[in-house]
Amino acid sequence: MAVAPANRTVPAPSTRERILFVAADLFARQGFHATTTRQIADAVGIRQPSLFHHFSSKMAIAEAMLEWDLGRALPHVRAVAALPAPASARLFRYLLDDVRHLSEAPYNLAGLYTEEVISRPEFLAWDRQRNQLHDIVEAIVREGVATGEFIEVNTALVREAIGGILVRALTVHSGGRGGGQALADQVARLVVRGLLRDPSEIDEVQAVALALGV
Amino acid sequence: MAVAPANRTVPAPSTRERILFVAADLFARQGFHATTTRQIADAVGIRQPSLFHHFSSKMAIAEAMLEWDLGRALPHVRAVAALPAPASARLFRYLLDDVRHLSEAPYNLAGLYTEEVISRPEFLAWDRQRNQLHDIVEAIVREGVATGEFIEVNTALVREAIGGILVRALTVHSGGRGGGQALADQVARLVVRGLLRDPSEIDEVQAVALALGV
DNA sequence: GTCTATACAGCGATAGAC
DNA sequence: GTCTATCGCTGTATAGAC
Repeated sequence: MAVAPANRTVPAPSTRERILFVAADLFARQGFHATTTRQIADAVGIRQPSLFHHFSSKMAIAEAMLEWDLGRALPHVRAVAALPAPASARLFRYLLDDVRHLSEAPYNLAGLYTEEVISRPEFLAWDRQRNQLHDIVEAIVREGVATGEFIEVNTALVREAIGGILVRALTVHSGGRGGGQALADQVARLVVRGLLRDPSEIDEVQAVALALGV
Repeated sequence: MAVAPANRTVPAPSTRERILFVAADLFARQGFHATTTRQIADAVGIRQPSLFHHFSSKMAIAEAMLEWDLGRALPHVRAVAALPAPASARLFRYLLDDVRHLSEAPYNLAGLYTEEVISRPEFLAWDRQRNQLHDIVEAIVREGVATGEFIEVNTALVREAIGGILVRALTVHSGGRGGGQALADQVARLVVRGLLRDPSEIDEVQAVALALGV
């Protein structure tokens, strides 16, 4: 925004960004391990060794994506969780922002948040960050159960269910080709309404969530 | 039951069954592609080439699991979907039976129902079967929306959400070490209650679902 | 049915010219 | 910054003895 170029076309993405874009797509469709550096290079239009001028290893490509996502999502969810608002509104707002952030991202990150990737020792640091995020979400759910906003549920199950829904929704609806806001609304309403003791309050919860200043 | 052995200990599992058991566990924890035939053989206690006496390839191991699951689940969901009962009860019953079937299975199948595996060309036949199953589930949801039992929802999103919840729930809660029935109850109640226009009917829906003769 | 030995393809990554 | 050439390793799978 500050020093944007005068012409209205976006600048051509750098090779580094094109690598991230096509690699994310391949990771999401084939998985990290089944995707080869040759496939990535072919999709970019360069030779396989040229990749290593931009990234020191295949894992470094994945790490750049994880950093882009978690570096933003984790501080954000911490801020949302700490707001003085009902648990239902905070959960709604988290879901709304996270789905929108992911679905409008330049990269499709669905391929990295799977056991086969995140559970590997090399990714331990990222797994910990993701777990922290899920801990915070589960804590919001637990608070909602304690206050009576939510029904009595197995919060560990809800935590996993939310993770599963996000990954599946993103796998199908990837890569920021519009509709991210609508998807985010639908996911947040479906999940929070399912937890509410009185589901008729969902519209009010949504209004409160949208009014939260984060 | 019919011709059970007299002694009360179960017969020692064959090497073939032990391969399926440990391979499923590794697939679920590491993913299919990240799991090597050497790891499977080590866990079984045999040498890597000995695997190929029991299965002609690594993929054949995965196929045996998929056949075990889909060969049973697909006919079952067809039968449930065709019952003369409300959509809510049929969806409840499907979820109940599927989660219980999966969570009490000798193998943890969560590692195979991911894009990275099921979307590969070699698994096309299985992907089609899984899609048929999801088509049937989505049709039940659509019927529930049409009759007014369920709220207006994006049925494609619900279809993916259900798939995501099942995979995550199974990844964590694997391998039939008890609690399968409780998990199945919780998943079915959570999902169906979230869809019901009047969630206070959930207990009645559950009762009807349990009474269905399949 | 399991073993040792090994074939052979494909992988990530490096070296060094341009 | 991209290329050609190639290395070293790991992966699945086969051959054939026991």
